[in-house]
Amino acid sequence: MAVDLTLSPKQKRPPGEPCCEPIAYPEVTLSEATRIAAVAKALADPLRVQVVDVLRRHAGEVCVCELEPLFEVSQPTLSHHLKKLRDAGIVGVERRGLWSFYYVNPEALEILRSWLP
Amino acid sequence: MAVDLTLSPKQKRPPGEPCCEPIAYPEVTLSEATRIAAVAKALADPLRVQVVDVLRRHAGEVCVCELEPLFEVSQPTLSHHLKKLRDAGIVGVERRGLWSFYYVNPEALEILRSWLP
DNA sequence: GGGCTAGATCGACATCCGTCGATCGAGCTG
DNA sequence: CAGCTCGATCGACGGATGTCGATCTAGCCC
Repeated sequence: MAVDLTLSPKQKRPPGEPCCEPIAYPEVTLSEATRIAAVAKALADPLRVQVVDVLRRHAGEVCVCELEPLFEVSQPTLSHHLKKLRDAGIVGVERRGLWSFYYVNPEALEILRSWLP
Repeated sequence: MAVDLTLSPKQKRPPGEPCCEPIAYPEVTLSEATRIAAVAKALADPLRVQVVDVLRRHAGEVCVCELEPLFEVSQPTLSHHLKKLRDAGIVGVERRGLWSFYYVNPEALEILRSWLP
């Protein structure tokens, strides 16, 4: 690659009318957009949406053993989804004895919500 | 598999205290969650978030030729992302002559926003 | 019609994702 | 300590995703 060094301008306009109005730039920076996309990605699965819905409703904390019977997936699969939500900062976990209790981290959802219209 | 036919109950409780409060159910149906997740999935990429940001800011319509110089991806890649947004119903398109003008479909984003806290 | 332009589609490739069974580790109970 | 339970991790598999170059199609202009 790197052969055509004349580097023809990107917004070449045909002789007639210009195609559009003056250029608009995104107001979100790339790093902001990356963070927003990461939160959205964590919500890009129906099961995870429902898990967050349960946790959010149940203001306190919810045990994994309570989540398991709600969804028809294997225990490793549910654990995998919970990890996705954890890694995105959407939920937190607290271990008490044998049980893990999950809760929603509202700040993470706020990142997405505050960007939406 | 299918050996232990006694089928031990799912919420077997150890003799001590129960692990958690009464069971909480999700309030979103599976189909609602699927729709929410589809919208979130379409926003699960920084480039798409920035594209939507530009379109939303520019109240009217934005020509693809105006989007292209804003992002350092090839034209087919940008077109691919626009298709993702189209398929999710987040943006619409209107062709005028050679140019395609894209605009945001606020209703789709509302599906996600109205579910968030 | 011939040549050009904008943008959508195709094909290929590497990577990531959702799912499961199997296994592991921490912690309780007897 | 021995045995059990909860939940996380591992390994494997098929399918989806992001990216690009190449190609195709629709529409403009001479």
